[in-house]
Amino acid sequence: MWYDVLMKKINSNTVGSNTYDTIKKDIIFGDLQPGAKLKLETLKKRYEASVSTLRETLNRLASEGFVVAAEQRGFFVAPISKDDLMEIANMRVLLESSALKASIEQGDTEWEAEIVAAYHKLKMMEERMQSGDYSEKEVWKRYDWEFHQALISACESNTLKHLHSIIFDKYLRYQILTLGYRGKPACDEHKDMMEAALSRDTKKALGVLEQHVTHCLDSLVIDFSEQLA
Amino acid sequence: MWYDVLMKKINSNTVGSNTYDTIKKDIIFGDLQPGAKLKLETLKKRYEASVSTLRETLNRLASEGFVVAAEQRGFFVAPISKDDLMEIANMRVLLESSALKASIEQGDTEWEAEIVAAYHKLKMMEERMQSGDYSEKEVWKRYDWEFHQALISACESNTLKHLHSIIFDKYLRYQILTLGYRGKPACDEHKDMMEAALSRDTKKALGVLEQHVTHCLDSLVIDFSEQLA
DNA sequence: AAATTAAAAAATATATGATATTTCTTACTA
DNA sequence: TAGTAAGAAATATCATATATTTTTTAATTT
Repeated sequence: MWYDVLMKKINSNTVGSNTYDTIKKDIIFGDLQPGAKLKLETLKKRYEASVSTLRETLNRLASEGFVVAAEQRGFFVAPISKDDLMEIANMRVLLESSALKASIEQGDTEWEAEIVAAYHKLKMMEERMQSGDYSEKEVWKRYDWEFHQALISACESNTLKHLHSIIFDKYLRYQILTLGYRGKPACDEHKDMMEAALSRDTKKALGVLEQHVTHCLDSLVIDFSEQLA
Repeated sequence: MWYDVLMKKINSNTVGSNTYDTIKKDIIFGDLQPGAKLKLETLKKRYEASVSTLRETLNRLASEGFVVAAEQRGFFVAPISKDDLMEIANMRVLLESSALKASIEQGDTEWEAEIVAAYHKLKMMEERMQSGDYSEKEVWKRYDWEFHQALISACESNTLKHLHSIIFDKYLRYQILTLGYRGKPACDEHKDMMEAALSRDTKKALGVLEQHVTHCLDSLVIDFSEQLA
């Protein structure tokens, strides 16, 4: 039937991959608190999956560092700390810079178009945020992710893109947890980054990227310290 | 009793972590061929673990990229390819350079001593290899790993060290698969790297490291092409 | 003979219940 | 207050059972 493909896609979403996606999302978006104990029985009810499936999921997430597996003592949501945040930020700069450089060198017109499109969506959302409408924070974050994604999409290393995506998500968790929105500066940086990328100015693009993350990190760290106080 | 600690350690090795270690080792050392189907029933006999435990293990390994999980079709040993090898090599340079730089900046005398010790062991083994004795390839590889490990051990980022260790293992798999030993040049590079690190010559150390990996990559790629021919 | 299709067999994904151990609580004792 | 012993809770592991999916084999059609 005409919707075969669609059905296929829906069916192929196994219970396992669903719980994986959901739990990961819940960790990133703070619905599961940092450090929280992940008791199998509790998760079973919450995510409607069996212990076997849950354990597989938790093992995957532990491998990626969103969950900590304590031998014989079960699973916990990965804790947060200032040190970890800084490590993650540095790692993001390292990976994203490398990917961006490769991307700028190899990107074609299609790549440019993707960036422009992603930037447009992000900009719309950022303008909404600046006018005080914080209602769609999740969508904003998705557009932010898609924009950075687009910038490095012409990088040919899957290894690099994969590691970057994990680190990006970890960084995202800190951003969500501290709720901060940097407003116009961040928006300007996005614009500068796009323009530098499109004009193939690698040096400038990398500079702005580093600045972008560093600035963001600063405000995160401040929020973070306040939270602990 | 005096061996309490030892017992503790043995006991704490759960079935899960054992099968994880063993399967990972078997993949890296080529006892499980690239691309091979990992059938649960077969693995059950080979590793003496239940399906649940095995699936947890395979999910972890899939997360790290040593195994590929094909939805509804089971697990396979990660395939190898020239492209992948090059990606891994580049990633190793990226991560190890960054870690080495940090390490050189922060390492203390203890760190220096570790390097000297690790180098000594590696050198002994390399001399044996050069005189034609290839019998202890595994030990040699462990010493190589420990040496590079020692060099970056003063880097404070756990995130970085963790990612590096995974990439290093993947690179190691290619080295083992192609069986190559580069002899004196590689040995000299190790020496240069140590000396540069001890004299805190970051620039030189990074240069040698990059050269070291690049040279190794070249010989791997050649072997690799021959294998496919 | 090549391509389809149908039926049968194998393997996976998921769930459940059982057991041995380990960890965590709680109440008791010194 | 510290230490500990009994009991409860939770984990790690395994064996089994079922529904789906994939793969293989056999049969049929073009």
